[in-house]
Amino acid sequence: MELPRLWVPTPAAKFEDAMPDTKKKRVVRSKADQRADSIEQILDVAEYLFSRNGLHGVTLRDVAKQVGIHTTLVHYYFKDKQHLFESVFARRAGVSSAARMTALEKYEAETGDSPTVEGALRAFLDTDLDLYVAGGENWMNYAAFGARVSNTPEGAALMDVYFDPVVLKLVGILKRALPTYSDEDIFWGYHFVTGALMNTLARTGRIDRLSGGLCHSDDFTAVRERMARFMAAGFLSLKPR
Amino acid sequence: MELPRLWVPTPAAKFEDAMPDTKKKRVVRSKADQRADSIEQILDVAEYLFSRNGLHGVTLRDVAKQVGIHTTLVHYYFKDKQHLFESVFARRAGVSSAARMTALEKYEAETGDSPTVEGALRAFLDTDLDLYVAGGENWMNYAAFGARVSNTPEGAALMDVYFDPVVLKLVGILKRALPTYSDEDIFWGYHFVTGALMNTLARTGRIDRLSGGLCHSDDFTAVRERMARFMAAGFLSLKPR
DNA sequence: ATTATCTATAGATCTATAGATAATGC
DNA sequence: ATTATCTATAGATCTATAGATAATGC
Repeated sequence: MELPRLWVPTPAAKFEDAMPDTKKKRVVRSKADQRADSIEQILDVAEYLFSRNGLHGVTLRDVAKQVGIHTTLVHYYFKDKQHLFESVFARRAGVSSAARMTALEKYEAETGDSPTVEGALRAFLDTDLDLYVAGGENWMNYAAFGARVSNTPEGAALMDVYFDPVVLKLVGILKRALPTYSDEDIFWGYHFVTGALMNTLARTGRIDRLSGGLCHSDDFTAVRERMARFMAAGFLSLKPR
Repeated sequence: MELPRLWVPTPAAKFEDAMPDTKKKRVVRSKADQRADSIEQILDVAEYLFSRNGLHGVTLRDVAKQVGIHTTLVHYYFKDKQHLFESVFARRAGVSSAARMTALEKYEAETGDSPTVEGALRAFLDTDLDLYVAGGENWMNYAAFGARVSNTPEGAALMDVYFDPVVLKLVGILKRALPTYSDEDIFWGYHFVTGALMNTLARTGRIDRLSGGLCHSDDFTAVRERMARFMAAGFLSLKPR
């Protein structure tokens, strides 16, 4: 079976939650560069802090202090806290959504009427996991941020906006792979898949402690090796009796 | 196959996120009763509010106001916010953990050397899901609270304390059911299972909207019908090659 | 002239404690 | 006498805005 692969995974890096490095630049160039620098550093730091403490657990002063700018500058660029939060979400959610949509469309074009559950799940899951592996610390911070957000009522509403199209694309392919299934079975199966994915992205370190150090929250490669296969078998087990 | 069933599920109730009713009592009886009443109402309201807004998104004033008491009374009974938060977690986490431990031990006693993956997962998952179905609104609020907590770094540490023993018991049985498997495969499989469970307990309403109303976040019975089977098949698919 | 950044500050909360009050307990 | 509850309040933040300053842009 030909499996789609958008991203070639780089050698497994070692990721820990890490505060973005803000000491580097601050070298003044053009205004446009200054603007872009400030915005990016604010987003990076906010992403990290929100991922660990949630919307209400972060103050704009925390963000500004870590970036090394004054609080009011955060307002200048992002209006208020809620807008900053949504900007953090939007920045990478769009990339993740688009990458997976492309992978699913490619898979669809290649397999036509006879997709497999595992193939569709690989296009959906592996493509996303590869993004984090290739993206380094900042993307790993976004992963934890997004996972945390997804388990909240307001967060789930944000997910709707950014991820409904790609999820419904996946669901469409799964329906073709499982033509005898009810829509409910497909949706509940997806519900299990996304839960497992979010638990992976959250990287709480729990599996590390639970397994006595055998498994590592950061080891998305280990997850990638097992997840699509595991979930595909789960879907097949729901076969209507 | 005989599957363990600790709790007889009551007819599927319709659950929505609901603020605990605090208008009822406040009828004074003994001091001990007054104390118990206040503590319980504070915990119920805090559970609901924390589940929707997180630790930092709730003020003690919010809690006190909803209960209809003065803020200082929350301090009187719970010292500070952190202690209140942990008390909310502890109250039902202990019940959930004990119920599942009992179910797993019973299953172990019945099946001895030849447990099945699905049987073990039913003792672990269905027992928990039944608690929420039988427990009504307050338990449903705890479900969302716990799921939200589980995706945070501090929350995951709380999970360690309350749930490590029962999870390790499950893992032990799974190892006997899958003697050729590596420990890593078992732990990663559990990682997927708990992610799917947490996504269920979170009840964000996302699956409702995504499915166009076909599925309901509150419908733990629908999840119960599919989850153990789905996850068992997933485990079996990881068979060492 | 424009815009990135900072100073100063209003106004609103929030947490937590000390001490007073009003009930029940014996 | 004990304890459940409230009043008053200190002290610390936090958000957000108005207006000043200091750079780049043309």
